[in-house]
Amino acid sequence: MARLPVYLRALLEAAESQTATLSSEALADLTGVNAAQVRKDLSHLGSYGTRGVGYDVEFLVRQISRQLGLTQDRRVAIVGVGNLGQALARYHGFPARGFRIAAAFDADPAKVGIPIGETRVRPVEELVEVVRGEKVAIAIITTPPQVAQDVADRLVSAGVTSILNFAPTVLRVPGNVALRKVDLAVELQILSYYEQRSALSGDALPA
Amino acid sequence: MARLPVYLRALLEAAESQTATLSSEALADLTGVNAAQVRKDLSHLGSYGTRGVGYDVEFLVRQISRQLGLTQDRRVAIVGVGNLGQALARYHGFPARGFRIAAAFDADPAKVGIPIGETRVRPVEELVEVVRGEKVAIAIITTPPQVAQDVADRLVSAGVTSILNFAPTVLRVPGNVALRKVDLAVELQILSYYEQRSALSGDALPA
DNA sequence: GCATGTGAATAGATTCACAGCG
DNA sequence: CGCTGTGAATCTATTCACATGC
Repeated sequence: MARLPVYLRALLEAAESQTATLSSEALADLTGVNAAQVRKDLSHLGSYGTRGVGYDVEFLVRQISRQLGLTQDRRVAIVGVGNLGQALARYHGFPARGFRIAAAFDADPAKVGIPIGETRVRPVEELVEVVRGEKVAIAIITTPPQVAQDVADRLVSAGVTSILNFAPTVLRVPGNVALRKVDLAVELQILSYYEQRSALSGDALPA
Repeated sequence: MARLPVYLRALLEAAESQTATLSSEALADLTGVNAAQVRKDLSHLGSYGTRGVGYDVEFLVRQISRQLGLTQDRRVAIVGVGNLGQALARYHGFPARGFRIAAAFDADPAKVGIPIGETRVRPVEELVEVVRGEKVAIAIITTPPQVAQDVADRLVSAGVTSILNFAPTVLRVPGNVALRKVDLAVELQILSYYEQRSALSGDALPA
């Protein structure tokens, strides 16, 4: 399921280069996934391929977009406008894929007022009110870890049902709230682990 | 294995609050993992727990740090000093965990010279030479997707053996190079999928 | 004939449950 | 008695292999 966005990206690129149809094997090549996997994943959406031919690119783009809920623009809030928060707020990939930064918050008065897209940074005290008013459903947390749980609680109470957490801490949310996390230091630590291993044993990656 | 850094973080926090020993259940609580999982993971490092008592925090910190290769500072290069690249270059979590930004590169002459920690942004033409000279083993790619594969190839030829890719494209690297990717738009799309689902069916998360 | 769709086979990860040690 | 360490059981994900349909 986490692969659907990757297929979508490959399909959009194929569409740009006038490719009308793609086989599971071609898609597998483009996305670095096993061909059988591609077929199984796509068959989950329904039987949208044609035997002997492959998948219709445009049609499949529409099906995956629908499945991912990308047919409507999504309103996103960012809490914590430090280095990372600002970078994400300005990340072109978000609006390009239908994610609109509808609100941004920071606890630091010096940050309040900084322009972010069509809006400005608000004091974090207004979080619940604004998030509720703007009908934000998805929030990104880029605060220091100490306050991340408190922010998450407030977001949930304001009606947010999906959270992307960049703060290096484990968040607790109710079962009806979707939570994903990205821990940048953890990613490097995992790479460091491979470095360590290849430094010891004979420089080969396990698998 | 991807959980070791999470345990480490929890253990370091515990150490700060003078906790000398932790049971697998306590660690499980702190990290949101099943207690049996914790025990199995830790037993993989060797038998470092004491039955009836738990795990010695300081000792376990040392063991995990060693396993992750965090006992030595790691030299990291960043390629692509846009919004995200700059934010990562300034991310305090990296030096705090022993990752030193040893070099940064950008293709845009206007970016060359920007100070990054103890160094400055260099033109991307110098990449191979500098990376080799600085003995960088880990690189972060934050370039536009069109040039990411070319950058990866050059990094590999310069001796890099671990890559963290933020560019929204699938990279090919030789089998002896460790590759991890973070796709920010994909993360939001996955959340969008859950939004979509809970909007349709009765607001409950599957699992 | 060629590529999908899918049951069966495999591999991998997670959880259970308890024997064994401190 | 409490908590680890671990075989067995379970669940999930991936891959194989081929019958089916265009």
